[in-house]
Amino acid sequence: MLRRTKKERQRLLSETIADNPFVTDEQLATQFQVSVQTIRLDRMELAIPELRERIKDVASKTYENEVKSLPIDEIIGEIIDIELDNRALSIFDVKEEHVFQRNGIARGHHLFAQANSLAVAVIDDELALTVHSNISFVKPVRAGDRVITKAIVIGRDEKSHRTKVELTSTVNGETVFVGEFDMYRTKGKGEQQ
Amino acid sequence: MLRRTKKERQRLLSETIADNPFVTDEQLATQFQVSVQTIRLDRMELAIPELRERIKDVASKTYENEVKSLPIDEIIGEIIDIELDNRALSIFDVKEEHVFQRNGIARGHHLFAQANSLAVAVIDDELALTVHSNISFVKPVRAGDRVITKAIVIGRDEKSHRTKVELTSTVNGETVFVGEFDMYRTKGKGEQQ
DNA sequence: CTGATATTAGTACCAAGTGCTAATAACAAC
DNA sequence: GTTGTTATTAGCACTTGGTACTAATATCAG
Repeated sequence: MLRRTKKERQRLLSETIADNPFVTDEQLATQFQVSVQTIRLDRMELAIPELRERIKDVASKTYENEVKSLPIDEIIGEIIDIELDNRALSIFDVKEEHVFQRNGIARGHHLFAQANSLAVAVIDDELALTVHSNISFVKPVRAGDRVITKAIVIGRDEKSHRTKVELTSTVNGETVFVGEFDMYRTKGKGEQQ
Repeated sequence: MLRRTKKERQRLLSETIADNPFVTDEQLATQFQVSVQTIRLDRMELAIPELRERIKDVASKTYENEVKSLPIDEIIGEIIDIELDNRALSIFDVKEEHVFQRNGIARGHHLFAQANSLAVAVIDDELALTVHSNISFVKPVRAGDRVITKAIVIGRDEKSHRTKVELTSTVNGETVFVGEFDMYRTKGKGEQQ
């Protein structure tokens, strides 16, 4: 018989390629001590695609699943109305890249990012930082939803430089997210340039 | 002048390829209405490798990541240790794009995103959603900082399908962020396949 | 108008294949 | 031994998406 039976070689071949899809037919031929042609016949029988197709498959799979991290922009969502130190409104359209593939529900941090950005924006100061926040994800948000977030400044303490902002996000009038944000600002009232 | 300046075209070319590394020179040539040769000169000047190399890069990056069975694809920051339903650790390197230009301090939502991703990952379930969270930004984080975030599962209620996770982020041993996350999961104990 | 820069064209070549035909090899059955 | 069958190897043309290189042409700026 042969070095190994054809069956045995093909079994190992499948394994080897599954283990490392980056191997060429030539490397496989050397490894199994057969000709490149034999490896190709084997791949055909086993319906294993060529190296480049295998690599492309690996790449596209991971590419589809790759998380598009939060955008770099100052604001997440588009601010459509603002009244400094009082109230603000922004819109954020949820797209496919913002949701879990598994269940199509938006990742919490995108909703948080919209709220947080708006909380920062509504503060009339050069420097505004989120110090503390208490948030609730009330209802799942899905791709295609248009999230409207409203920020209302509800309190301000000059001594501690803190401002409290209430955030509410809705989709079609239904509340999906609420949060209370404690913001720190550098300047007190009247100190502004 | 030209359709667009060379500079502008090259800027868009970089963007296009970064956005979709699977594009061929020919497709790019059509898109930018120039010859394939021009695209190749552009790629050379910009040191952008050819299609196959780009695809191989994408594929090998994810392939080298041994933790491929974990839901690593849904994470912001890199998970370096995980013990499902118990604890997890991730690293996130803060870059220029994560901070306010004004003051160089990291935007809160990036820290939240890392914590939130980790809270979702530590839950051993198909579906885990953040329901509520109470967070504090203890100390400003800056570009160049390496944020190490630790998630510890501190409680679980089977009836309400809730799991409480405590998150702590540190930079050089100093706490910069703490949070308590209430997570919702579909399956109770023992229901897992 | 002259140079410099940008663009296009064309050629040879490469890797890692596919698709095809044809020649051997190996082994079993008669 | 001869025949049949399956397995293996060889060789050639062709494909994709390039590289490397040379040469011609276009475009613009001073």
